[in-house]
Amino acid sequence: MPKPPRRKTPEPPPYHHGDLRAALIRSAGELLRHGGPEALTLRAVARHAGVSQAAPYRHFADLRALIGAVAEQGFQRLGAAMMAAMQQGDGRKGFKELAIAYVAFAHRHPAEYRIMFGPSLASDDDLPELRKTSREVLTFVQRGIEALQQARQIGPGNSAAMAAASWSMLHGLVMLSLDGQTDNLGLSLDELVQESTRVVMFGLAGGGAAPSVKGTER
Amino acid sequence: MPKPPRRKTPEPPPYHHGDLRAALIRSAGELLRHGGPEALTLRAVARHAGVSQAAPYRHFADLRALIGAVAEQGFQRLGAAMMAAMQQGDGRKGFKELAIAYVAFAHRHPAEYRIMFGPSLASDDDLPELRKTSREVLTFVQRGIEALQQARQIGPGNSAAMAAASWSMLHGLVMLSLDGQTDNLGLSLDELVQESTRVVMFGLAGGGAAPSVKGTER
DNA sequence: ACCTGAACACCGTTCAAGT
DNA sequence: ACCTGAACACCGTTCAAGT
Repeated sequence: MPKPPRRKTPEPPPYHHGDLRAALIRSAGELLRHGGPEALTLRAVARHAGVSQAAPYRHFADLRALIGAVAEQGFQRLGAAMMAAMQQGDGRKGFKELAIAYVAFAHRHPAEYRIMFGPSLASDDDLPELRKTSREVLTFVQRGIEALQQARQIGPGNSAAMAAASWSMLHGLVMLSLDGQTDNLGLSLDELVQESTRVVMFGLAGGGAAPSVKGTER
Repeated sequence: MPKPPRRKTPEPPPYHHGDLRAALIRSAGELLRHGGPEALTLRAVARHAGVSQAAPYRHFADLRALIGAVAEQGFQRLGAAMMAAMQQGDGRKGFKELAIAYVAFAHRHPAEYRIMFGPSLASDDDLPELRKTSREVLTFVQRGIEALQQARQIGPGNSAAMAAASWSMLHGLVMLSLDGQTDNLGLSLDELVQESTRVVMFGLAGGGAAPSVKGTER
């Protein structure tokens, strides 16, 4: 096989093998898609990529680090989908599209979504990249809130608290529907998304987030 | 050791061993509490209960069935906590207490809560008991909604859809907070619960769930 | 600088065999 | 009727050794 012309590349060049790290992440994604979260094992990923079981340890400290990389990619894609959706309209319309896009992403990539919020990554203090990327999701929601505030479609108030409530609604709806907990209710997923979005937007409009709150006896 | 006096018992008598099934569920709960969801393995449970690794298979078809039994117990306890909370007040007060109790339960038993909604039980079509018990959670929320409607604190509307939205909010908030996604926001969990409950109650009051909805282009 | 082979300590699950 | 011991096919992870 002919060697490719080797020009001086400014980017860090691929590994001798041909960027095994990226190949492993790709393999992980495929296993996830076809076999769900349980199928994502380090040995299976190595097999799928055609390397020995020990090879991944050159690129990832352990299984959790690989899962973290997959999740990070997922958060990036989710963020991109949210951003694109928000740009489809102003204020209320943008917020609604954001919600629809969020739920659609999760239902299009259920295993990936589960990994992103799975117990193995529950405390990601040791994966700062992932933590930063996942935090951007909240930022996107917060932007949607602030757009609503600027359009005077909801009142002023703590936009971070409002964003947390909105994200909770979306994440909860996604999880419960993926778990089948909303089946047999006589309601389609679309209807549930609409109702949830309606509740959140009306709820945000009424009152206003209290900046300081008396503790609810825990 | 003296044999206990063996009187005729009307209930189905414990197993020869002394109700290993219950002992296994108890052991599973303890492993969960001390080691999290990852620690819940069939072999570890057997060891903890002092039986051979194969013994659990006399009582559970597989690991999933044991997890299902643990989850079922969790849903029962959660349901009881929700019911008790609702009785602490009418309408709005009851609903608020319900929300507080829900989040408190999850944060008091984080590993158990995760198991209840974990991927291994995601489709529980084959565990009808669990499915029924978990469905009761939605029913409790729905009762809270209907109490609000009867007290005219929210308008009429599809109470199932409203319950699904409320549960989504609670479940989402629990999951995100357990995952640490609401840390460093300058907001305590109590504040987030208050804000979320406020949003939901205001949101339910405004408008009304449409019984039939045009599809949101999926 | 990157990868392999072999090993260790774990899993879930099955099955003959024990009492 | 209930439990054990041994086995099989998997795991994650480590480490000397190869190129």
